[in-house]
Amino acid sequence: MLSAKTQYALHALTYLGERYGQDPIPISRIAEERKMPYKFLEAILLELRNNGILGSKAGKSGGYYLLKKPAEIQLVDVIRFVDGPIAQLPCVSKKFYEPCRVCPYPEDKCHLRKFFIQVRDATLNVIEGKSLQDLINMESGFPVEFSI
Amino acid sequence: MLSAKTQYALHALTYLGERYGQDPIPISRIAEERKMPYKFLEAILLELRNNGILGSKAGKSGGYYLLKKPAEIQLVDVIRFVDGPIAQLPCVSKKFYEPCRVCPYPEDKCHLRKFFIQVRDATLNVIEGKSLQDLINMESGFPVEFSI
DNA sequence: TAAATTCCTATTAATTTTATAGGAATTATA
DNA sequence: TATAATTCCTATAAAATTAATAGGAATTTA
Repeated sequence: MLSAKTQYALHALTYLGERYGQDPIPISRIAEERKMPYKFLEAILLELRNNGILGSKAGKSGGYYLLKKPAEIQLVDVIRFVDGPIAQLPCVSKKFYEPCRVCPYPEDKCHLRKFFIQVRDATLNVIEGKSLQDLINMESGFPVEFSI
Repeated sequence: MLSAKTQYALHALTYLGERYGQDPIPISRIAEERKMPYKFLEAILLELRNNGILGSKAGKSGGYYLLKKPAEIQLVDVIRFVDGPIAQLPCVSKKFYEPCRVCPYPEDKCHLRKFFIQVRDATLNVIEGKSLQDLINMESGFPVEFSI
């Protein structure tokens, strides 16, 4: 399951994406309108900023904003950054690979590994290539439009 | 990511599946051969037994065994039982549905919900219909054979 | 009756997740 | 230039979940 943190991040990014091009938006506004704990959201947005996903402006009338158009922000990047691996097993992760701590097999003989490679690929097939704009478009119930 | 518990469960079931039809196999043997903490494995197998996935025999020369043929044990059932929901969001789960605790939207308007329904379905397409026997067959690198 | 096992409940330890606190730095504008 | 509104940053705490252990009762075989 996605962590609350990841859900907050995605909701906040959607909020900013729907207002792309406007003045910077303060944390307080997002936190109030989307019912998130202020300080937790602050930490999340700061991380996203320090990772190059968001821009910010300090001081009065400051706030956060998207550095790129919503159509250019890949959901898979956001999810990986906030939540970590897409895969179900470390040994099968493309971006966070490590050997499974509890696996009794040599990696290339492991039945679980082969199985969860398939699961990972199915998941990636849905997620990869989808942008924040795609997510925003989904909200209204329109047919999904892809960003590429 | 799958919990260590789930990985242990799947490895243990595979161990039993590969020995289907033999005498009951004691926890100690599985724990040693598959490098799992004895007491943790004991708790896991007990749960699986109490949920009708495993049978057991107490006392000397007792142990655990599969109640059904490996081809009749659905992986999706095991995973759900040990690990919980397949879905990434509670509001999208088929078997463990609940409203998302942190969601600011009415459910039918939520962009995340629509997106993660697609992810869930892609995952289920791979997992559903796969049996323990399919998992066992994967180990050797043979082409996957489906149980139905 | 002894040995080997499961059965069961309780407890502890470790890790991860979800926050909160508090103040420094920055910026707009009155 | 003072004030208010904001981000920036580090540290800490609280809560929840996961991983594991303890210990003894009950069962079964031989």
